[in-house]
Amino acid sequence: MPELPEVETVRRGLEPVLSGARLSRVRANRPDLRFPLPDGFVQRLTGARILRLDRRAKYLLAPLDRGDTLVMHLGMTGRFEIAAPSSDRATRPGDFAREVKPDDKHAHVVFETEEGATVTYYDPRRFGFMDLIPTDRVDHHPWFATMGPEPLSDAFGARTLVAAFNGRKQGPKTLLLDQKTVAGLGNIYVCEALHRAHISPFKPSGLIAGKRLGPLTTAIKDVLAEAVEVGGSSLKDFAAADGALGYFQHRFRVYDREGQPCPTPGCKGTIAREVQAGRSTFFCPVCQV
DNA sequence: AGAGCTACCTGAAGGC
DNA sequence: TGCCTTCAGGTAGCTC
Repeated sequence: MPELPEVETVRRGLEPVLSGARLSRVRANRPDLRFPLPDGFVQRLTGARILRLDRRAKYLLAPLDRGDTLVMHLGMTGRFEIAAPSSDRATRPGDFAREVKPDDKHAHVVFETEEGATVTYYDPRRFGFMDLIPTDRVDHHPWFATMGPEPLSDAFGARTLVAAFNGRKQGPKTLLLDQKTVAGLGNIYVCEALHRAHISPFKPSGLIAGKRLGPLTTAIKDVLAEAVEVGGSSLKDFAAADGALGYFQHRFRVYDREGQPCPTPGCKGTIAREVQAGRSTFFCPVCQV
């Protein structure tokens, strides 16, 4: 499910209840998610204080006062729900409320804090994963060591793409999905960014003129920032930790819009869908060249 | 090294 | 109603 904007939305929802909180009780209702939970998962977490809640790409990072960092990835269908003693949820406008079906079957990990909040991790498809990594080793862990820059940071710029695309035959769709190029993009936002930049997902990346990579960089930053601002995209499983739905799906220009007119002003094209590298690519064959 | 494919696992949705 | 097929936002690991 979640790409960078959705994970950032989850982070912002969880931060008030987890940052600075001490874990009084942790339950793992099964020994594995996508991967086995690490040895002593429950014991190493119980009693620990969460110093902060950070995000790197699509990962949530919770450094603990005991030297480990709890690393969490939501996979495709991972979701957190907060049951807090305070009235945070009740203060949400009614039209944001999400009908949550009872889903004990997929409640895999439950965190309870000394402050009285319960945070439950649900993941029907179980593509998500959690691990405990010594905090001073996180940057060297295989998940992070080769990861590209954060797309919304100054570390990501046109020169990032110039270097990544140089001489490559694969289309930009494929290279932008590769977390080593830039970290945090997924299928939806790559499709959207390429459409905004009017670049074909299939054009050999090495043949894309360098002067077009500045606008592509801008398109990536813009689409992500706009999505973060409205709480991500709610498709099927995604809702913020407080149950609020994201709204960016209403702003999709190409994703899941096969057969609809291209929204580019003056373009008479029709949005098409093709499978590329095993994933659905949505694009306008007319204005994306 | 780079490119392309599959696997992981489950649920939802559509066709018949 | 029910069975079957197809598809899904991510990542890792295999082969050529």
